[in-house]
Amino acid sequence: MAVIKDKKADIIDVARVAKVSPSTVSRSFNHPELVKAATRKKIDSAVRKLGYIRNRAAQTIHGIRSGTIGLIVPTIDHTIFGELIQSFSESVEELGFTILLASHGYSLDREYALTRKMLEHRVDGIALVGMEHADHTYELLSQQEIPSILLWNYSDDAPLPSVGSDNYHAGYLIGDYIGQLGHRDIAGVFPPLGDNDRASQRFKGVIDALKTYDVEIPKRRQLEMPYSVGAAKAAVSNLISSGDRPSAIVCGNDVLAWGALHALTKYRISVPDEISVTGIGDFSGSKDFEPGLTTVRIPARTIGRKAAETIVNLITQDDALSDGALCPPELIVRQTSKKFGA
Amino acid sequence: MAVIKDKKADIIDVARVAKVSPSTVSRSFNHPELVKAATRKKIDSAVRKLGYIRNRAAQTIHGIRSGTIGLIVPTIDHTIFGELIQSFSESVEELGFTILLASHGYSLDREYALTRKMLEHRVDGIALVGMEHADHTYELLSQQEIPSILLWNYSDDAPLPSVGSDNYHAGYLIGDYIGQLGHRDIAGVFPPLGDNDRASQRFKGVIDALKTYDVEIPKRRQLEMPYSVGAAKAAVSNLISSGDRPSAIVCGNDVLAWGALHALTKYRISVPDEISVTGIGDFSGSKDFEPGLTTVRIPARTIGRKAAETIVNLITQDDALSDGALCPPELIVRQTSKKFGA
DNA sequence: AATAGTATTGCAAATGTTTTCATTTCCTAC
DNA sequence: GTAGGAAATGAAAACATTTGCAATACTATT
Repeated sequence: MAVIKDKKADIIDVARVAKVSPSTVSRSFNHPELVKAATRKKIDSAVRKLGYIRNRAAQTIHGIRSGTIGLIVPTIDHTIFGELIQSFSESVEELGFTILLASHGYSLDREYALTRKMLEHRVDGIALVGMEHADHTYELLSQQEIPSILLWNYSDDAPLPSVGSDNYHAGYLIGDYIGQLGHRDIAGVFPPLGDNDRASQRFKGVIDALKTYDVEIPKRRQLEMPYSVGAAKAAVSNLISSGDRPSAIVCGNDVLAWGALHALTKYRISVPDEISVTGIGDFSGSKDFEPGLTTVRIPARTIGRKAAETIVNLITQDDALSDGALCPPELIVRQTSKKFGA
Repeated sequence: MAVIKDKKADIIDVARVAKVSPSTVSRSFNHPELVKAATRKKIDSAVRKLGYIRNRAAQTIHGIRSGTIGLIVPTIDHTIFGELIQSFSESVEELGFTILLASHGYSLDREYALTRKMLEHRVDGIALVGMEHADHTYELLSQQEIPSILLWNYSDDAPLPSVGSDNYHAGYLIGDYIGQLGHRDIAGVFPPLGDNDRASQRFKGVIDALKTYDVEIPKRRQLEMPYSVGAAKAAVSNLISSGDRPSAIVCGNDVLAWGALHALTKYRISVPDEISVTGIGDFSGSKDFEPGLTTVRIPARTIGRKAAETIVNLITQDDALSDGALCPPELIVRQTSKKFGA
């Protein structure tokens, strides 16, 4: 057998081996119904023999879709986005696309640069997390007329179709619940509010809801800190050891709540008997925490799936004009919260 | 101003507006030192005016690198891979590449299909997680002569360069430590061992180490279960409520250990006074658990970074023949473990 | 056996770049 | 003022495909 097999096979090599023209080979891939079964057989076997792999780059310059969707996220390793990315990517794959992934570490400038890069790769669509993006970025997207969506938050007056929850609502749900339980001495543990719209909207929701019960969170009890179990644990430890004991601690997300819970365990403060604790997100693990965490479920998997469907629709049916989809948050009461004084 | 601006601009449009030839435009991008500053200026302004974005697909068919690296993982939303993916992606971006991401849900057949897909996209390199892959996949990779590496585990006799820890070693570290503490009644909580080589190697390490202390884990105490806090919590709850109380519980990873810890909290069993618990992984959060989890640190961030460097080297220096890199695991003793009987 | 009609196939142009080679332009030193 | 060389540019071929159109090969019908 001839062992000379150097450059990777292209469609012309396949054509030669199958004794047909390159056009026919191409057709047998893209419009198989147009080529005779026998011919297809010959081609298939040539393909196998040569180990030929189609070149999507070459297809793409014909205006054919690249089959990729750009997903740009703030960060990957937070529990919070893992589920979202996973379900988005799963659904997108099912629909025949592959994800081009990049993270910008909460920098809107990096996000813009990454968006450009995705565009260079001729992705068929782009998904961004949250509503807050550089004007630059929005302009770029609209100017290039590329299907794009906003992920995670929903708002009907967003510049792009959005799929997600209403974070203000999520915060409001918790605030209202805590207010209703009769708590008046409350501490808030939130990620840096300036950094991202999700957190600040949640916080605002909490504040507004509590206001209806005439309750405020004093400034000294508004703890802003990096997103991590350790940071939250430290902050709550500080609070407690300073002798300031609220009756409830409202956290901006479940990870922070876990930190708070660990801090209270350390100080042997009973939850929920002495202090109630709540999170937002309902990350995997929160249900099985001991005690189970009261939180607001943000349906990450649903969001990921719906978002995938939405953007693929936008891509494949160029008439489709989507408004996005609202995936409502839901209060989940477990064991870390109880009526004040009860 | 002329508002007729229909099809997206290409390099020829730019050339026309800048009143130079397309070749010059191309050069001004790829070899700027070859074109006069003044000309570059004209071109830049034409680019801006037209909102031109380079087309990497068109470059790629010239044998130029696509600037993408395929990353194929079992799943994204496990804490375990989040950190890895994040640091790999960060490093890869820094080096000028973008990640094409796909997950196969622990199916080696899907993994093969995804590998093919990546190849169609003409990624410059491919990274797979773990050592266990379909023969198909290995053949494909070697036949296509594409730079590829194995991520997460290290082994010097792997079919491809690998970057990661030695999971057997990690398990051994824990087994030896527990043996040394004098524990003899031990339960093991591991993910399904058939599914992935990481878990089974860790388990083997534990067993072998314990053997040197003449300790065995009886079959009924070898708990195999899905990777989740909930499953581990349930399994350990079962164990405890059945009246069977080991003096130590060795878990295959930190997530399972968290579950075990929650179960013990539920039963008000004191850790480490009554039962010691260990994990493997040292995920973010384990340090700040209350009490802090004794575990073996698998340096995910280091692995991600080194892996990125390794594959980029393989891609950019076609002479480079890498062996990969060993990132040794490290025993981290915290508060969930103590000497038996002490 | 000829004809119309349809199913297959091939040819060649087109896609958006890069690159080699040739040509033109610009300096500088004589 | 010009020759020699370097610097800058352009023309055209190449890359791996797809596709519109034309040509050919079948099939069924008469």
